[in-house]
Amino acid sequence: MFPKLDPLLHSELRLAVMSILADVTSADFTFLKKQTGATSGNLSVQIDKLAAAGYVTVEKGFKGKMPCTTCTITPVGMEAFQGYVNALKDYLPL
Amino acid sequence: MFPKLDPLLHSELRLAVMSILADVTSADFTFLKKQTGATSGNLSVQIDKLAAAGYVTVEKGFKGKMPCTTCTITPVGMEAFQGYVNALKDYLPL
DNA sequence: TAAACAAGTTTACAATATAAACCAAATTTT
DNA sequence: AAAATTTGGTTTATATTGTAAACTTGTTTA
Repeated sequence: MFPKLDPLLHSELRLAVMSILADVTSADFTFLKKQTGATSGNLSVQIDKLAAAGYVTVEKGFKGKMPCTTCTITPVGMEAFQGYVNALKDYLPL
Repeated sequence: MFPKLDPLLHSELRLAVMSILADVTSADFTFLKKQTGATSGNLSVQIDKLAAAGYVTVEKGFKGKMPCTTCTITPVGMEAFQGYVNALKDYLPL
């Protein structure tokens, strides 16, 4: 009836991040920060969690001389996101 | 871009409860418990929160000799639920 | 070169979700 | 009719989260 919602995705900020990445595949930290309006700290923590779950990969490099962290959604992450969306449908009148 | 999600509704159990009530308007505790699969304790707490927010009203009566707690969604609750559903649409590819 | 800014990370705290323990009354079993 | 079990919850305790504030490292600007 009400399927369990993946707790990793059932979080406003993580869901926003995954929603962006499901769309564009890859985005860097500052882009995600701007789009979500999150604080750096919060974003950093939530990305770590997504990375720990294997939902995204994180690559640290430089854009010019500035550090630049790029996040990319993984196939596992994609699947999890789609699973979450499907599960939600049982909760909502869509 | 990503609207704030009502934290009261962004909770698996509360959302399930509201989803049921949005559908049937009124339901008693045991029905909600069966449908959601929640423990009594958890359900009790979450209903209290929804009631405190004015999203549901709670009426305690008896069905025969047994106590029976009935929850009813309020217009405010209905609106909040619909608002949440709409907000979510910006997070999901639907 | 000092001040301000960029890009994050770490840490600390407050709020949440959840289950476990508990309670009172009704029902069933022995 | 006592004892045990079930029903219908509530309260309390704990573990997890989400979030912001403070900090770090390096860069640009005045």
